[in-house]
Amino acid sequence: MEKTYNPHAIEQRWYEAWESNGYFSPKADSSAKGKESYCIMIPPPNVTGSLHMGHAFQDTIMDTLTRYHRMKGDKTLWQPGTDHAGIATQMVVERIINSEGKTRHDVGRDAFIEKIWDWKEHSGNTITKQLRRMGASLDWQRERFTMDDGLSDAVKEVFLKLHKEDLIYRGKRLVNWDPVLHTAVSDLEVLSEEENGHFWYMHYPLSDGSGELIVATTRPETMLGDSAVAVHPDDERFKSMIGKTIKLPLTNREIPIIADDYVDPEFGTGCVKITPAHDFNDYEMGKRHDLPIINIFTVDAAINNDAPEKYRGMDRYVARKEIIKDLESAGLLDKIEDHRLMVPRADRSGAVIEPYLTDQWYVKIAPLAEPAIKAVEDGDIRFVPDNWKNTYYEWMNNIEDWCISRQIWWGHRIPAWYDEDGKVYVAWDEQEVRKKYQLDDSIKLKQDEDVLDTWFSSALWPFSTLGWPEKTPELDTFYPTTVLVTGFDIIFFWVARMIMMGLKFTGQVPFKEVYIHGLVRDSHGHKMSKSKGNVLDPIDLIDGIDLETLVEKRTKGMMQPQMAKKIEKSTRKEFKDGIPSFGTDALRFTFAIQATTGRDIKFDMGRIEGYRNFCNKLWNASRYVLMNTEGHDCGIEKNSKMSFSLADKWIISRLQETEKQVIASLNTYRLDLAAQAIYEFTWNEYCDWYLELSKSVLASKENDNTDTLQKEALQRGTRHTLINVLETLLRMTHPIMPYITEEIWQRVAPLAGISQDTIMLQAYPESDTDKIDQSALDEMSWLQQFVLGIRQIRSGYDIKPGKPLTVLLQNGASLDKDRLSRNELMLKNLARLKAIQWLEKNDNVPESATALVGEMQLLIPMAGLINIEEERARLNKEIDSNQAFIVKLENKLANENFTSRAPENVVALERKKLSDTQSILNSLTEQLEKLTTLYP
RNA sequence: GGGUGAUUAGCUCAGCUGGUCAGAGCACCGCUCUUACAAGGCGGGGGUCAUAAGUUCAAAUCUUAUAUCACCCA
Repeated sequence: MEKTYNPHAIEQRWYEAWESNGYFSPKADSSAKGKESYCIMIPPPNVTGSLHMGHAFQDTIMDTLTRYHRMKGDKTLWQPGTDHAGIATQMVVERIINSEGKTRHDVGRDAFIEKIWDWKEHSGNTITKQLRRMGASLDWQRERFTMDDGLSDAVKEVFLKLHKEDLIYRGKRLVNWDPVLHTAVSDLEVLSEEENGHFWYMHYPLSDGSGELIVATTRPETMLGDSAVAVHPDDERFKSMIGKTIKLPLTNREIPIIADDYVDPEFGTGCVKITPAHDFNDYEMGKRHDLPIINIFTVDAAINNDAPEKYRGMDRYVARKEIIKDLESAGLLDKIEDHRLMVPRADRSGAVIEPYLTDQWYVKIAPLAEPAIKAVEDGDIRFVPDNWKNTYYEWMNNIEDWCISRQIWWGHRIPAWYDEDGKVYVAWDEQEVRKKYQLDDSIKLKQDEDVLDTWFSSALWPFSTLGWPEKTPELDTFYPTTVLVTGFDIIFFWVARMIMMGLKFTGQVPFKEVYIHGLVRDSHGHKMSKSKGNVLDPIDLIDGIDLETLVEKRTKGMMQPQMAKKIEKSTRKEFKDGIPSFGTDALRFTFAIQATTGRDIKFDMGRIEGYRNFCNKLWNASRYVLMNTEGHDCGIEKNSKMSFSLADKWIISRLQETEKQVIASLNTYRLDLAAQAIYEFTWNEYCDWYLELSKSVLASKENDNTDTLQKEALQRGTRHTLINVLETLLRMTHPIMPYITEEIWQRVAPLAGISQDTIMLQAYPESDTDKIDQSALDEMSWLQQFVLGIRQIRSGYDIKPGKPLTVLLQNGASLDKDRLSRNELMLKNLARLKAIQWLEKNDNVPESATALVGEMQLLIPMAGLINIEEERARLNKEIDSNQAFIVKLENKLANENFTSRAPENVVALERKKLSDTQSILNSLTEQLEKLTTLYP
């Protein structure tokens, strides 16, 4: 083995081997019969996308769960695929066409869609390649795409059925309109951020000339579409004006003054202009008061022909300026204030979203939501952590109908046709329409131009990928799926819709559990975003990247180029030497150990570096084990005699306890605790203690007097334990760190008598309580205290670590004596002792530094080296702190309330603490007295 | 305005079915290139668990306020 762990040398190779051998597919053979099925659907990433930290985190979780269950022997499927990401994909290809000097309209709809498929064929698999880099054990043979024939059929089937039941309808509503892309977009595609703006205060004169109201607005141009002015019903200032009318400036219209609770009298002037066609709140108020809805914009967000002639054709911002100017010259502008406001922008085009009144297709949600709520209430679906169900209920109880149509080309075309009178017919295809509605060929039919929201097909993902509406064996085996792993940010958009659709069309929940994980943020807790320039690419963490490339990557193609300087500066500061290569396993371990129940995880470079070191530790420990076992008898042979040392029994006991904890943690989605347990066992127990102790056994010394046969049996036992604990540890760790464990396991397994092709398909370790040896655990803890005591003295008195010492023991019980005789060699090696000698109670004690193991005193005589005053001070300090502790305990035990009310075992524990502390105190006092006798 | 969550060592976080719970990693300070590993070894310092009141024999852990922050919804 190489001296240093090098992830590059191993990762790609193993992934290719796993994939080409079909290890990712669920076992269909008879050995899997009767096994539990385990299935996770990947949240389909955007086909145009590339892997970001959120994916990498999520995929680590899913792969860990998948590998764990596969090793447990479950029939396990992790279903891969991508979604067609309507707008995003269309824009990618449109940009290519634009660069050739054409628009998609020049190309034409059918040819354009051809081009998208071409693009997908050649460039659309970036993210699936990156998933492979992550080690994700997805069953690629089953990869699906939301635009595949089968999935498209499922979409159409669902649409038709919902339509037939009147759960899909066409309606005119306000939607989020992208005036650049000319389509409705979902809330998820709208990013609201605070921007600088103004408050314009405008005079609105009463029609009867008796006065005026002043309204404040952030969007003065929408005044052309005002239908009313609203005040709070209890607002004394305006009470008398309710019911009167306003003469709306710049137009010839009269609008009423209405009263509505929604108005906040404290905000602005307490008078609000109401523009139902261009504001979501105003729209609602308009409905309450039956106000006319006056649309003043075109699809480009320019002023339309329903507005006063002067402003027609002007862009919304040009019109704004013009209107301000006109109001001002009419003396109707009161004042302008600076104001910070939330501006909604389309995340794809960057355009300011316009609430816009259009004809769209909707899904009626209420009837679907009801069973979906009940499924969670009844426990058919469980959220992890549990409290997310509150968020779910909150949203589901306030849910609104779902706008599913989009005015773009790429997506599932809506199966609706119109005749020349605009009458709509819905069926599978045009032929079906004619048949169903008995329309002969003389009637011209035109298909709806719109496509369906990508989320519509994503909502069917858990069952459409398994073959629905066909009754497939896969559907039968894997549906309902086991768990959905996702971030909380899309509970509403995706999770809820999958539940609704799943229940509606399969009669079953789509998954039994929903594991909600946190969001990955940068080390300062900020959301990672391209515009902030704080994005980390998981692949860069795996492979490493030099500073210049990183700077270039972060500052290229920015929407706000002025930010580039700032980003460059902070990047150069944070990553002085770029990013070193950490490897996939270190990255995965970092994610796993941070997968707590919290809401966000801050990605800190120190952490991943630490876990890369952990990989190196595991690597080198394995190197040591192999060096000492390869070519030796490790006890595989049936008749070879083995005996086991204290260390062997101890590490095997600790292994059982660790396995128990890891399994319990994985079963409850606490990957952090599982990873933590693995880390601590590996480093603090296996490496720091067990490997060190094994050296005592394996280093054969000619002059020791144990007989050869016994020594060989002991060495065989140690080699056996070394190799078997490591082999088990590798299997236990494999779900989190697949590559390094596979690489090492290949070397280790044969020595443990295992001849198999891959660790991936080995059984996951199981804890065996019969192998826990309590007396070994106790004795080992005694040994550790012994060693620690010596080390503390060395360090405290600046004695070189390598200098051999003599230790004297006093006041030991017979148990101490037995333990010493059993472990003398190990103690000598670990603590670097040349001799250990018992003193009688009354023997004279030379000047010494001291430590305690229980009541036994360790004394290191240090003629001439020790500073008496230092030791005296140290003892006094110890005595003081123990005395203080005793007082505390005595007070507690003297309190009758405590002794009578606290459970017996708690009281007993406190009593034991007291007596232990008292004997420690006695020892310390004794030592101090001796010192004082020797050096008064 | 409504909701959810957070506040524990310099930093990032565990611990929160009340009683060995005051912990880990990183950072820091000593000593050490010892025959698996300097991406290492050994030892050490450091927190009145945001604040206040309450429940209890006992509170980081439960209750209620307050403060600060974050996210979601309107």
